[in-house]
Amino acid sequence: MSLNLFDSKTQSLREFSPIVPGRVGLYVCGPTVQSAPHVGHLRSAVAFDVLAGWMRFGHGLNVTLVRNVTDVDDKILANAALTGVDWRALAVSVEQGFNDVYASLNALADKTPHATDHIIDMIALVEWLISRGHAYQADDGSANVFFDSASWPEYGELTNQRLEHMEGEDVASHGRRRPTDFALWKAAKEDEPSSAAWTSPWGDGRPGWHIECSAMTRSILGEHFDIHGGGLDLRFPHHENELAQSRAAGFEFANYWMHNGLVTVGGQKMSKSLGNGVSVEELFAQGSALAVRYWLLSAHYRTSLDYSTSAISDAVAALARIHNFVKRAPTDAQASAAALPADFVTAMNSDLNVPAALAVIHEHVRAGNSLLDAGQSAANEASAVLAMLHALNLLPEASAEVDKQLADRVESLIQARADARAAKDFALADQIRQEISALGVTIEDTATKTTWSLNG
RNA sequence: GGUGGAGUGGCUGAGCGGCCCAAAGCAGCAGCCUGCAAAGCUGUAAAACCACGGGUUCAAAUCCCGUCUCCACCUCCA
Repeated sequence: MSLNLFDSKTQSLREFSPIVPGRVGLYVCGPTVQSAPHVGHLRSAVAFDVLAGWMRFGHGLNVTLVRNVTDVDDKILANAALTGVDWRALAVSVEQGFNDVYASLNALADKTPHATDHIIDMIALVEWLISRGHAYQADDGSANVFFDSASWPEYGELTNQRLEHMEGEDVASHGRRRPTDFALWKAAKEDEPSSAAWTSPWGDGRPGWHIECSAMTRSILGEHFDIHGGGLDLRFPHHENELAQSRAAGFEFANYWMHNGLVTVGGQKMSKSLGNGVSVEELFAQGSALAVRYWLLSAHYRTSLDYSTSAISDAVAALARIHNFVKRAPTDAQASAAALPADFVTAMNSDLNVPAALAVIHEHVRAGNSLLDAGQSAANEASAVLAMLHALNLLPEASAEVDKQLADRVESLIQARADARAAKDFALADQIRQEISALGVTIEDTATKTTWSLNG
């Protein structure tokens, strides 16, 4: 069954067909490593991880997921200067923070190219654009180089806009000819460290943001690749500009464009400039990384997702229900695509309708629980649920190592409580229950035995 | 001004012409289990008049027209 994806360039649902059969090149715009990640970054990462994962597991495609790292930019330099650290050190440490979070969410990319490793590619691309008549060095004699938006008649094709309706920059700024012309190369500034400037034919400086992605997609995926993704807020100007300069350079560029919806707080976009970002620490304090992933998947990737503490706790409860079933109905089966229910496959192939796919999981969980309650085998349901969780990268983690001493202590307390209960000394049993609780452990009584687990 | 998106039960959120008197989850309620709880499991109510007003159709939450409200992008942003 074919995979249909919403292409945001043509604004239509299109059947996905890779350029090279069996292989997919997927490029997603990653973070500018200027400060710690917020929830919006997570959503984008998870959305495209689901896409890549589904292409692999559901369709057997060999996917290369590329997520770039913008590791030199105005804000990185500014933030570094503010705290008195070397901008490169800041970039490295922030990036590490991103990687830790991506890893905990099961949303790592296959390749993570860094802008600073591709400066030569960018310079070459800018030279090429100048030679083709699509770019020019600034009229004010600086090292700035701009893309000539008027030289490319298709400019605006991605977002369906016309040049004359765009607001653009101030006309006269930095030697550009038109407000809509954008920087390909930015002249080094007096107050910036020399380490942030590279030699170029136009003078020392650094690349503009947009050219980075054009150069890196070309370097890693080639001039014609399958899918370009990113957050909805990057459509314009970033992706529009990438598309224009790449096409003007003669590349075919991306076959499909995909944009994930934004995360909002109280209906308003979460963003750095509004300062309403929810930090990862704040988020992870409310639920496990997997629960956060579940929450991020609870709305379709193209719609906006509103953050609230109750939304997270809903996700915690919903995921726990699924995981409880997995615990309750253990199966030796390996997650296999063959075990995926047809409804699940249909949902995923319909532009990654993950909310509907999650509903299928819950239906099977309920059916499986009913079978178990009736004393029957739920092996089929269990293997289906396992496969679906695998498809969404939501499988429960192997339980963490528990301190031996603590384990012994808890076990002996549970035994003592069992003895007390057997002797009908419920006052003592309740007291022991409180002791166990004080150790940060939750116990659960079932018909035959008492199980326990660490809180949180 | 330009370009897009959204408005579905208490909340979240699918559905986008008939399978919808609308999936799924959360919350609520009831039952099972329990010494009592918690946790777990099962079941389930409510007028969901599908933003509002028209229209097309044998058939509309779904298509068309109009209106209202909200959001995003056009400056850095996932």
